[in-house]
Amino acid sequence: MAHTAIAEHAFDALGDPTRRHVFRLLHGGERSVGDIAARLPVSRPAVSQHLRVLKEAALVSDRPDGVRRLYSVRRTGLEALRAELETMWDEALSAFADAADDEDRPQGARRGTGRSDR
Amino acid sequence: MAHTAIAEHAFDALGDPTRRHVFRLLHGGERSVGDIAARLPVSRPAVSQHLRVLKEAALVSDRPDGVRRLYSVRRTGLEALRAELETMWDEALSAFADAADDEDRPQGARRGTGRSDR
DNA sequence: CCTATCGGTAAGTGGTAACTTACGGATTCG
DNA sequence: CGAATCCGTAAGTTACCACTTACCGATAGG
Repeated sequence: MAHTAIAEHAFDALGDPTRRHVFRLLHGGERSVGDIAARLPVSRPAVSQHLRVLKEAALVSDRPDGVRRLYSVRRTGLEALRAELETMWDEALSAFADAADDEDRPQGARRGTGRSDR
Repeated sequence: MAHTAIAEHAFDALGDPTRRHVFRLLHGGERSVGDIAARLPVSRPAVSQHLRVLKEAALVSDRPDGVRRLYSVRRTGLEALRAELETMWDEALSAFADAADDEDRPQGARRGTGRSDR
């Protein structure tokens, strides 16, 4: 129900390159804000702001550790994203079937052979 | 090699809500630009611009059909996205293992029970 | 306590990207 | 060969967002 809403937020959140960078840094385990900022070409407050967005998208969670604050990857957002992508994939597949495929098939189209994938 | 680059573009492209809307409309099969625009609260040129971005991200392809132009979902971008997400997932899993999990576990943390997922 | 470290928030700025209208090229049909 | 339909591009405006610096609260340690 609220799944798609989470996925929407996740897509929005990962729409920014810097935010993806921050997110990937957390894949190795939990890190402090300063630690993350030290590995990025942006200031620490910027990282804080990015982390907030990621947190609202249920992509990360945080816990206090003394004077610091440790962030780590959260399952929820990733799962929502994967589910949404799965749906896209399935729907697209049936569409492909209807359209007699095409993709990676040099020949096959009757009407308009002017493919342009760029 | 260039896979991750495609995924980057795909994430950027799907970072916009309107673009996601356009993309999802194509899941049912190929559609013309005007057809898509008619189902969205934006102008037709706007849709054209969005389609261009999606095309550059290898998420859609197009072919001429008389005076119209039919767009459809393309496999490449979706696959790159799924692969990237899979990697994220795997990396995150091992991180979870190291951190003795947490998520969805009300108890378990010794140091700092002040969880804040929001 | 006083000080230092760490991080979130406020306030302000610049760049950009999402949108609009206007125009022009291409294709189809009478 | 007009006339109509469909679409892409150009040009311009506006809103937003990513980033900065400055400030403040919270925690830990001497």
